[in-house]
Amino acid sequence: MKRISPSELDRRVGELRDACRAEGLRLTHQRLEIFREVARSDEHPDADTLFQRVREKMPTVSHDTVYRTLASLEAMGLVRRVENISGRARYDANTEPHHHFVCTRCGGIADFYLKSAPPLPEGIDDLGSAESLHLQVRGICRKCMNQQT
Amino acid sequence: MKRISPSELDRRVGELRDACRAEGLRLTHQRLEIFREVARSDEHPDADTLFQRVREKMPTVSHDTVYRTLASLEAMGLVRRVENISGRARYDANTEPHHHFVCTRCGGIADFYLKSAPPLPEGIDDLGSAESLHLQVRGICRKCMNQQT
DNA sequence: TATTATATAGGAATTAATACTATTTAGGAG
DNA sequence: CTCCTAAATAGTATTAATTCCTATATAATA
Repeated sequence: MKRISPSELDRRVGELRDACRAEGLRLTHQRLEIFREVARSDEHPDADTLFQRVREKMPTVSHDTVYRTLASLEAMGLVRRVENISGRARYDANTEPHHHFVCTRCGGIADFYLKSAPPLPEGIDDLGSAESLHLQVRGICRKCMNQQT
Repeated sequence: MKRISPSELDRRVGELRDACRAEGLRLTHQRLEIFREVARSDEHPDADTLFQRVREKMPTVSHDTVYRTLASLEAMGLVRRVENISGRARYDANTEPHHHFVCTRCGGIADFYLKSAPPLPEGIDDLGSAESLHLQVRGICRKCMNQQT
């Protein structure tokens, strides 16, 4: 898990500010805190984790707000929902094109980057118009490998 | 959506038979019917769709049985759970290595194949030991493109 | 055919996520 | 700075997907 640098975090918060203005959405404390909490690390937290953490600073924040806010952040393209194998959706504030290594033991998600997009078969256009490409590598992460019983 | 050929379906059912024997699991009517229903097409149905369809033949089958059976089929490697963006898990009885085109409008899932696995960055080993690779292309499928308002 | 451990049916419980509504508040106008 | 108003929130209720529980049924072996 990597803490995002303060300057990068500021940049991301600036994007939130701009996007809200562009969309005519209010920059509420809740929106700001929830976004900061997703954007402050690369750990891809789930909604409940975010709820718990934001609650420490804003004890009255509700589940509804967390979910609603994440949905609006996703609509603005500031956050990506990472579909995971089981259970809860997780969120990613890294807007660079990247992919995920998912640990099947602990559920941890790590980012990685490809030099170039993988070549798709010609027939792909027959299926429809492709918009995005999501690559997930599953396995056992370093940490779990070292903790093996 | 493609109907699987009778011979291929028979082959798949044979695999179920063998796998159950190998694992010491009983080949119940429920298991057989649920598996046949997943394996009979490439439409990647969700658990409730399977429940409805199996119910037509076996009016007393329960949700629990469908979910439990799908989990055991998955554990035996006869079925793969396809993680989807939102909502329900979907199931895939195609055991060939392949990938998915997911329509973001209708939720349809189509299989496609790569000639060779996409090259992963060298750094991937630092993250952990990779076991499987899942590529998902998202976009609008042919059918939805043609139905556009 | 009898035996027995596994699997099932049916319903209850859990969990993630969404909906509802009275109240609050961000942000612009004056 | 204060007022105003539409948008957002808190708190709660509800829905939807999945899992859990237990008495009964049954596949597979003897």
